[in-house]
Amino acid sequence: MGRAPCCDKANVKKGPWSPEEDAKLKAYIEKHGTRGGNWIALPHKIGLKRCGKSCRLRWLNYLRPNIKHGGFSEEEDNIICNLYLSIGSRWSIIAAQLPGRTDNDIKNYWNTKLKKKLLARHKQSDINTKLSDRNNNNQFLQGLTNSAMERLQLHLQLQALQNPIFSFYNNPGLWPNILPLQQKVTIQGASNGGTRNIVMEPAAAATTPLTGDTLVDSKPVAMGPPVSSFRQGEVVDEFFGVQEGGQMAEVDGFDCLKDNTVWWSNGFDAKVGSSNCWGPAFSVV
DNA sequence: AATTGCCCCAACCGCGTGCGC
DNA sequence: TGCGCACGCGGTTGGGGCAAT
Repeated sequence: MGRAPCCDKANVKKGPWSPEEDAKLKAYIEKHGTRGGNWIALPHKIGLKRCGKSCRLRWLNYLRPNIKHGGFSEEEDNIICNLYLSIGSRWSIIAAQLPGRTDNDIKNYWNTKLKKKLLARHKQSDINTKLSDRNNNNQFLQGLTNSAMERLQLHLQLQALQNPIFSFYNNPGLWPNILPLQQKVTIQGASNGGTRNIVMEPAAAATTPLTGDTLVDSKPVAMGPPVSSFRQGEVVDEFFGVQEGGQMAEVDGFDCLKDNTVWWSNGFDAKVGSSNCWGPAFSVV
């Protein structure tokens, strides 16, 4: 049994709004405001045969003052891209950083134009080749979901465009061989609810930092293990957040956004089981 | 000129969350 | 504390417009 409808579906108009409907709604809200109001009751008050939710959406996305439509600037593009790659499709949060833009507008813009624009900017084949090569013998990359892979590709491309240090990712010659990842990870104290340690057996020139480690050389030297090798439901935030030249930080996507000194975040959900993700290992002294 | 297919975007739908009772 | 209601959000849909055939 589904949820009860928010309005009488049989008696509400659907589809595009007429200028008359817009005028009624605008006039009412400009006079009475929206605070403390009741969107469900509003259409009845002003004689509109519309669902309250539809009224709210129409006001927020089209009628309210200072709304901008189309004509996204390069700066706005960059903000959207960076936020999307860091926090994903949290459109309302992204919209909050762009005055005059609505979440719906940004969502549509991303899905129809910006994503393609971004992919076209860098030769897609370059990235695909690298990932394909690694896929041939990398079980962890094979385990990525399509959306995670998409975000990964965008992440690599954008970072390469904006931050020279990420040219590392575009130069496979710098990448070390990836050992069988499952063998590199052990977990201690995972089941007692207390502090958990993630231990990486030392690779040739790299190890994985732990919370509290001091990062001396901030150049990434190896990719980290697949999160899918951890236990279902475990949070592995601490594995992914690194502050340049500082202490390992327990961070998530939001923290990374707030603090630009964090120059890598996983970009994916850190909850094991909700999605696959990866992180880099770093040279730690 | 007619048809088809694709793109774009406004609007809808359903779920999660928070708040008041 | 639990329940119901309204709000807000993100995913999805559908129709109008336009380009290609």
